[in-house]
Parts: sequence; C-alpha cells; structure tokens
Amino acid sequence: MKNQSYQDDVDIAAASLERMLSSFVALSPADVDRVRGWFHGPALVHPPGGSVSLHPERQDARVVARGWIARGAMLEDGRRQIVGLSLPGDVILAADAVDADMAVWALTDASTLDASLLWEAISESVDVSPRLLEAWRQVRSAERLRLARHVIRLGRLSAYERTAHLLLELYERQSRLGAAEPGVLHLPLTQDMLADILGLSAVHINRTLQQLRRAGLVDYRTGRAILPDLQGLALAAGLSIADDLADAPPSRD
Amino acid sequence: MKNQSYQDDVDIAAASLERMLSSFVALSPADVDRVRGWFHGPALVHPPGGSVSLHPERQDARVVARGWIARGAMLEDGRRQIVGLSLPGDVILAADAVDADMAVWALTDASTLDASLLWEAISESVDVSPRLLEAWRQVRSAERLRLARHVIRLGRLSAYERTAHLLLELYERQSRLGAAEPGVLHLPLTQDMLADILGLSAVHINRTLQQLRRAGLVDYRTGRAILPDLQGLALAAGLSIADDLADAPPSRD
DNA sequence: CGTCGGATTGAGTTAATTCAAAGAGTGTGG
DNA sequence: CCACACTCTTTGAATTAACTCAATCCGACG
Repeated sequence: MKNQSYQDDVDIAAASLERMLSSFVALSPADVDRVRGWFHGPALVHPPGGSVSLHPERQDARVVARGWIARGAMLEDGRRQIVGLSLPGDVILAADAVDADMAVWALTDASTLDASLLWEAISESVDVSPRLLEAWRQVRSAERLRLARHVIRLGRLSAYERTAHLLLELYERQSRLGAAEPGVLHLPLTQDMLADILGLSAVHINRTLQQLRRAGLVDYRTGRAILPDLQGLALAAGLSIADDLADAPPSRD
Repeated sequence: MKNQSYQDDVDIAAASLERMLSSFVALSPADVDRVRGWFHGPALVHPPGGSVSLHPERQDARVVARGWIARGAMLEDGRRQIVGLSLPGDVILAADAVDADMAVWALTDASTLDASLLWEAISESVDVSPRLLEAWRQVRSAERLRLARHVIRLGRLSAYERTAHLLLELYERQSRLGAAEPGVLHLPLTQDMLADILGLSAVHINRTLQQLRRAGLVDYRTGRAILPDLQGLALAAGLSIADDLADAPPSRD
C-alpha cells in the first residue's frame, strides 16, 4: 500500500529479471550489474484496468516492476481474451504487443519501467555476455512454450483441466523465481480475469474452482490459491507439466 | 506426384523462404545468394502423419520444401491440438518444438531440409546483412502474432468466427507470398485436420463450413477453398484481419 | 465393381453459457 | 460503530453451442 519510490521499482524490477535470467543460466556478477544498468525511472504506475502503452517504434520495451499485466484482445462486443501474463521481472516488447486488436493492460496495481536499453543491447548483441544472451534466449523460449501450451489448453482441455493446468503453470513460474512457499500460489486475479485467460465465463470458472476444491486440489481465495496436492493437480490437468514439481512428493498428512 | 529430386527441393525451399523474407524487407542479390547457400540435401520426405524429428541439440532447424507440417500436441487419449502450421519456406526451430507433449508431424506429403546453418548464422549474426536480419525478425514476429491470434480464436470466437478467421489468415499468408490467385486458397487439409487446428470436432467443422457456404463466404473442397467475398468473411471473423485485404474492394457484380 | 478415406446427415447428450438474483467482504463516510 | 456502496463471488434455472455416436453418402482409385 505504501507508495514505492521510483528507485525501489528499479531495484525490484532488476532483481526480478535477474532472478529469472539466472534461473536458466547462472550469471556473472558483471552480468548482474549490466542488468541493473538497463533500467531507469521514472516508473509508470498503472491502475487496474489501465492500459500500458508501448510505442511500435523500434525497440520499445518495458519491464514490470510490480503487479500483473495482461496482453490480449478486447473485442468490440466486450469479449476479452488474455493471451499472456507479464509478472514482475518480465519484459514486454512492443513487437509482441503491436496489433490492431491487441492490447496491454494492468490487471492489478502495477508499475513498469522503460527497458528499451535492454532490448536494444540484446538485439544488437552489444555489451552482452554470451551467457546473458543465452539466458535471455531461454526466457524467450519459455515464453513461446507457454504460448503454445495456452493454445493447447484453450483448444482441447475441458474447463476442469484448463484451470488445473493454468494454476500449475503459474505455480511453476513463481517457484522458478524462488519466491513461493511450497503449495502457495500468489494469485491476484479475480475470477473474471481467470475467465478471460481461460476462455470461459466467470460463472463457470467459479463452478470449476469449486469442483477443484471438492477434489482437494485447490483452495482459492481472491489474492491467492493453495495447491495442497500438486501431483493430483497435474493429473487433473492431463498434461505433463508435472515434471518440474516432482521434487515435493505428495504429502499425506 | 513425380519424384522431386533433392536439388529441386533445395531450390523450392530457398525460393519460398526468400520470397517470404523479401515480402517483409527487400533483399539484395547477395542476400538471396546467402539464403540459397544455407540449405543442403538430403531432403527428408515425410508421409502424411509422419513425424518430423528435430533434435533438441543446439541450433537444429529444418526448412519446409514441400507440403504442410503441423506443430502441436497429441494427448494420450487421442485428442490432438495443432498449435501452428508450417508451409513451404517456413523454418521450424527445434527450440520451438521441444517439449514433452509437443510434436511435429506432416499433414500432407512433405519434405524438409536441414536449416541449421541458417539458424546458426542468424543467431550468431555471422555472415548476415542487417536487412536480412531484420527480415528474419519480422518473419518471427509475424509468427508470434499468428500464435497470439490463434489463442484469441480458440478462447473467444465461435466456431463460425473461428473458421472464417483461420481461412482468412491462411489466405493472407499465401497471398503475401504472391502465389495465390485472388480468392482461391490452397488448402490441403481434411476437415479432421481443420478440427485439430480450431479445437472443434470434425463433424462440427463440417456443419460450420456449410453455414459459411450458405452465407456465400466459402466454397470448400478437399484441397482448396474459394473465398468469393473476403470482406464478408472478415466481417464474419469478427476481427480486423481485414486491413491487408482492403486492396480488393468488394466486387458487387 | 468394390473398397477406402473422407464428408455428410440425424438424433440424442453434455459442457458451458446467459441471465438474474442473492450473498460476502471490504472500505468509506456519517 | 453502523450503514451504504461497491466489487466480487456464489447459486439456480433455462438455453445453447458444440459434441458423440452411428449410419450413409460420395468420389477416387485399383
């Protein structure tokens, strides 16, 4: 709630991105410094629902410091489809957002910083170590994989499977950054927003979450979800996201 | 039907890729030569349904010479979801295909060539002119945009809209390469395959195509579709893909 | 002429939707 | 501290889009 200073946001964003990069490829201290140097204020603050403008001009990019941001489409008749989520540390490239019916907007209170220096450095391969470049590529690759999975989710999974699948993905994403307590998913999304991600109605999301709760797989409350049985959830999702979670065996207390 | 020689396939693939690249950024003759130099035989021939193997090892990539290739998931229970299509001239990167439940397979008789030289050259920025690099980036960017649109299609469009939307996208893709006669879409897909792209059942695809025909928007036969009214089709798709088609004003004869 | 892989049709079923109303939780101002 | 307002969630009932299953049709090909 307290008003974060710009410098705080810079630090948070840089730290998050750095954690994300090094979760793929270990970075040298020099690389870490480089990452920090890429961002400057001022941070832009986005209220929930506020749109995040990226200029199609070359190399425009923003990094998320706080909050969750959606990329997707808002059709004229009110239908909405979220194509992807950007969490703190994620970089949103104008190239990915530019399209007639595509938009970027904040789902929660959020703030972003200019990251065009980063994008420029990486795309010109100037002042970037090979490891850093490789880490960045893997981040991008993971993004593409998420997009592909999103397609599969929407195309062929039932509401029940879809929901399980998404929650697992988000959990995996958060625990990769090391932030999450085991089994606890920070989830600042309303059921409306979940519906817009999963291509379902909010009402049906609600019923599906109840099913998942009855099955002992998910305990949802606005702001967070508890996933007491990751294995079971993976099973419910029907897809093999499970691999990465195998470390924590199903606790049967 | 006649057995294409390997050299033919190399030529075809290189020419298609070159046309695709230069549809975004005009290439110099030297660049064109460079593109041609990137591919060698032997071509791999893939029968319909045959899987295209890409080795996750660094930089593996294949270019499509003939036929249509699908990237997607085949679930254990037989459900199938196609995430993206690769047409002649398209490059399939191992990095995009690698995942537990992800696969790449031929939809028609197809042949592909090793393109790891290309991918290597581009990712190292060695022996690549800035224009060529820029063209490649735009190709990739167009791919990402298609993926995003696929998500929107599956998440929020009705069967009718979805089908119209996909046909338009394919048409736009083909006419960009200059190959298509106006209003004619080369479409070597069975209704089953369309179903696996659009996340619908084959039966429902059939009924939807009939609706579109009755509306005077699509005349489908295996192997090709005729789109007599692109404006109307764009309207039916509900999304503004229309822009690129504006050149041909609605003929009211 | 028979066969085989699509395509088409019909009938019954189901998953998810819409609409409408009511319940909870939280914050604000009196 | 209560009452109101607001947003989000929950529930019920009716509707619908899309699915499944099974039969039939059609066209290409040997």
